[in-house]
Amino acid sequence: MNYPQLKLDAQICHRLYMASNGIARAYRASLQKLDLTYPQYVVMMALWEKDEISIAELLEKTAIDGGAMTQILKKMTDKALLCIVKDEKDKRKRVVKLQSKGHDLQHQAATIPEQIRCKFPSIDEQKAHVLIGLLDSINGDLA
Amino acid sequence: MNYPQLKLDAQICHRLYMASNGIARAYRASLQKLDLTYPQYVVMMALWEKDEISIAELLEKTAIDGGAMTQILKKMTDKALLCIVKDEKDKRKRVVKLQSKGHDLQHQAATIPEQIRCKFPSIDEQKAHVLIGLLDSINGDLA
DNA sequence: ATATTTTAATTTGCACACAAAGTATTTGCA
DNA sequence: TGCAAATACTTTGTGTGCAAATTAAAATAT
Repeated sequence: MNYPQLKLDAQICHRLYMASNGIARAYRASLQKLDLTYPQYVVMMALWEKDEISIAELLEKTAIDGGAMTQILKKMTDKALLCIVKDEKDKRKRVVKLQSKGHDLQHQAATIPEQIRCKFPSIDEQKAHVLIGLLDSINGDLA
Repeated sequence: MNYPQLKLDAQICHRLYMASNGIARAYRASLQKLDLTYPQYVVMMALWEKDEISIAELLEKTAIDGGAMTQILKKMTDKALLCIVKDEKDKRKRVVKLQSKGHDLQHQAATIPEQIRCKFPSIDEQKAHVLIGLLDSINGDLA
């Protein structure tokens, strides 16, 4: 190995890749019970925080890709979790609105964060705090 | 918001999701010059470290999905970066072997880690060390 | 007021991640 | 020896991330 900087072991990105995929996998069992995928869960969390927002605002809060969002919202509409209505003031915009089924799902989802936390015993509250700070730095550099 | 634990802002997973996607995006421009995608780059790094390994060993080192690996190796074979030969001792196994074009690419790839590091000015060496430790903890919990 | 640019969202095509099912081949056990 | 279980890999179908092209409407400029 002439280039030690190319060792897989030296790559933060690869650890992040594994961690991100692994955590998404860790969520899968819990989310399957709610018939949600991980990005769909992210959309739900955004809407539980603030309902009736435009697709643009939803894209900004979730950091989900615009092209993917169209498909994701279509599936969630089919599942009657939400509906999409035209904005009469600006006909380019469309507003995403929770349906009753989407509202109700929040109660079932409330236990998910704790379920996931249990799968990561080595991350205590202090480490979580440090990790959040570091990830915010990375995401800040990306902005 | 009756469930503060469901706030997007409280989710480590969402930060990790954004960071992982963002870093992959940060690599894209550099990798495009080598005609590689990010997972293909990971495969190359694994092979530069140790050539002529079985697909199973490659899967273990890269943490890439098995189903995806078949497709990825097919594309890399088409690009003459590597070839796949049967293992005569165990006919279930197949061995992945770099071709000359794959070997040569290492020289061009050598500058990539530094190119990427420049895009993350807020992550100094000490923070990188801490982050690596935390990600290893997460990945350890997942194992 | 019309033309240009910008914004909001969708569409398309490609590459992956994943689960589940399928195909060989080998191992291990009765 | 023969047969079930394990191993190595491929295939298939769904969901997503992304870039680039497209459509439609609003904002801005001339």
